[in-house]
Amino acid sequence: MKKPFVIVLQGPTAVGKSDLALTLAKTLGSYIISADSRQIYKELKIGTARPSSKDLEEVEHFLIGELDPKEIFSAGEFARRAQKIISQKLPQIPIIVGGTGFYCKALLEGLSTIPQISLAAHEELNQVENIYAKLQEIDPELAQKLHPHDTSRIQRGLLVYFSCQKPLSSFWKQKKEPSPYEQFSILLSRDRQELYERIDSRLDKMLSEGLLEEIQSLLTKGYKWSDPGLNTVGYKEFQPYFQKEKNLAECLTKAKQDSRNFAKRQLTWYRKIKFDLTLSARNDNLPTVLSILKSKQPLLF
RNA sequence: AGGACAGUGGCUCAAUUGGUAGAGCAUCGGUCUCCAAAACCGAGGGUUGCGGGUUCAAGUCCUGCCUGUCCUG
Repeated sequence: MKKPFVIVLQGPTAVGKSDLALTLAKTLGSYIISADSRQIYKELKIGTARPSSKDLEEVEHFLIGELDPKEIFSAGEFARRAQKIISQKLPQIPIIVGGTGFYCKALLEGLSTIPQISLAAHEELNQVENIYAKLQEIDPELAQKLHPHDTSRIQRGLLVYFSCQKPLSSFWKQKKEPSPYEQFSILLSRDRQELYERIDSRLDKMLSEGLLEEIQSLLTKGYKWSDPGLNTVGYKEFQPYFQKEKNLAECLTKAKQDSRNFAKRQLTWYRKIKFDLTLSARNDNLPTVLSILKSKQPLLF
């Protein structure tokens, strides 16, 4: 059986992915799956640069605004949901668009099947005094790969072990199934300085479009700064403003800074990934994409 | 105009009684199998405003100039 075909469009924040995805989807009659760890949340619209309601109407979008900002999401959960959508929409071709590289990887390459973390494991974790030492004891292979300060991954390793008594690294050795999709992957790039400028001006724009009101409404609804949804670049920087510890200008500067740093991390991630096509966002890329797609997938046309 | 204080990497600041400069942030690079817009690691960068003097040795003392801030008039 032939593997389903997917188009993947990745790139750093504010590079202009949505625009290209939208025109592409319209031309191909495709739909869009957002691979964005923040657009998945309800209520986060302005700060996550969610596509406009007009855009959402014109092209069918998935995995946007589906989760309560209190809920924890994950790469695995993203992959499961996306897989389900893709198979249901067959033979239609999805355009997977997003800046969360890890989510795309989870979908395209799969993750090892690791048992669910039990509640007891969390309790056991709380008893551990020196988590890195404990990890060295139960999963030396993983411990060797991790820096002693990398608490998130150390804890993850311990939680897996406490849940199933097997080291996390042992799961990586099980052979993963080959990718279930035939993919055409595109990286949208842009000159660094230009990207940084776009990020800065986009934050100014978000503010004038009512970002503060959006945050205020979240707070009024009872969401807390510690909720996953609010732990987002472009939101969390304004906490000191709402708590009257800093003025707006300072928070805005920090938000821009954090966004630029975020973009830089994304670029580092993309650097080691092989893409079928790398496009400069300054050009009109639709014709290029279409002609290459045509040669790869004549059936599309 | 007079007086006071300050002038150290892109920014904010450190440097015991003079012993030839450190940090945070930024910048750049990197890690990455389920909280990833997260979490974490590394690197480069300063002839200490300019000139002169004292000293074995000056960011640190003396002196002239320049620049900035504040006070007085």
